[in-house]
Amino acid sequence: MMVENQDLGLSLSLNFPAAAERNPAASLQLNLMPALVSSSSSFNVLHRTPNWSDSCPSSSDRNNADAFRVETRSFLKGIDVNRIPPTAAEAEEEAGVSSPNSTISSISGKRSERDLPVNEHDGERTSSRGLSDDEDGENCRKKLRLSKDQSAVLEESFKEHNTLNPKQKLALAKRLGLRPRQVEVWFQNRRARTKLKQTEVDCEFLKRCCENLTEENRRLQKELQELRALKLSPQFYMQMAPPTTLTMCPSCERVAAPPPSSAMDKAAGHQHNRPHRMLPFNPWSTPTAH
DNA sequence: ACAGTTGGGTCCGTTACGTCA
DNA sequence: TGTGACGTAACGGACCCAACT
Repeated sequence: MMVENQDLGLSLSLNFPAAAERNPAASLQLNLMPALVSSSSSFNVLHRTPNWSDSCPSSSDRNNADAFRVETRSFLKGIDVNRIPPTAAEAEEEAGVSSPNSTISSISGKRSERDLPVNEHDGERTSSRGLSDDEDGENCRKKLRLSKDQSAVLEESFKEHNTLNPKQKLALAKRLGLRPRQVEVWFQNRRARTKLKQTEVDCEFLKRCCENLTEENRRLQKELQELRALKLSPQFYMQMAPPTTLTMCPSCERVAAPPPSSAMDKAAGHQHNRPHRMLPFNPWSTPTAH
């Protein structure tokens, strides 16, 4: 079980989606990530990941991007029915990138990208509305299958970081011959898929926890019955050594702290609403035979 | 300093399309 | 050939946050 989680590099999150979304502190996180998994490569999609290296990608990011460019240039030649040839306007835009909040951001933003009318001066927007579907004047969306190569590049990119800043979105889009919006959507959907998988893993994990707890409960009940039987057996009861550290509260049937020794405790007597000192119990471990 | 506005980002639920058995 | 299931690209809306007024 843990092996699965480790293999997947997952962090287990038990949370209530709405609450966690608004208040990450409200979610219970069991971090099952192996230590070697870096935060940038983790799939912790249940928490909002801040835009990594927002306006200023690290040199390693740039190196990665360059590596990508070299790596992908060759096989992208054969791409794709979905491909739009990069326009001069796009090239200009990319050259003009200065910060996420600059022109690029507004261009890559969903509304500006989707909703603004096609503009002769704006290459991005010109190419952003569908590839051929809008040319015929229809508004119906045509779903375009990404090629294997495109998916592979996107996948690689996602492995490095599951969110994109505008700069990288544009670069990736240009490299793949896609619209930035398409890249953005792909990352959104990819995060959703990752989260879904994580949820399935969580469910499985919780199921097993529940089974373990049920088993443990059954075992404790049985043990309790045995203890009761022993208590009712007089000769054994007489031979029994007095309890050393733990006693059983006869009324609430819980393992309680030893009898009070101080005068104050004696005066207070046994209180049922006081927390009992319970035996240490690890619900995640499999039940062991005694 | 603080409240309101704005723009951009993400997530979520849903729809619609492409593929395959 | 038709069809239902499934995967996933694409969409709209809600919400959050930072920058700006």
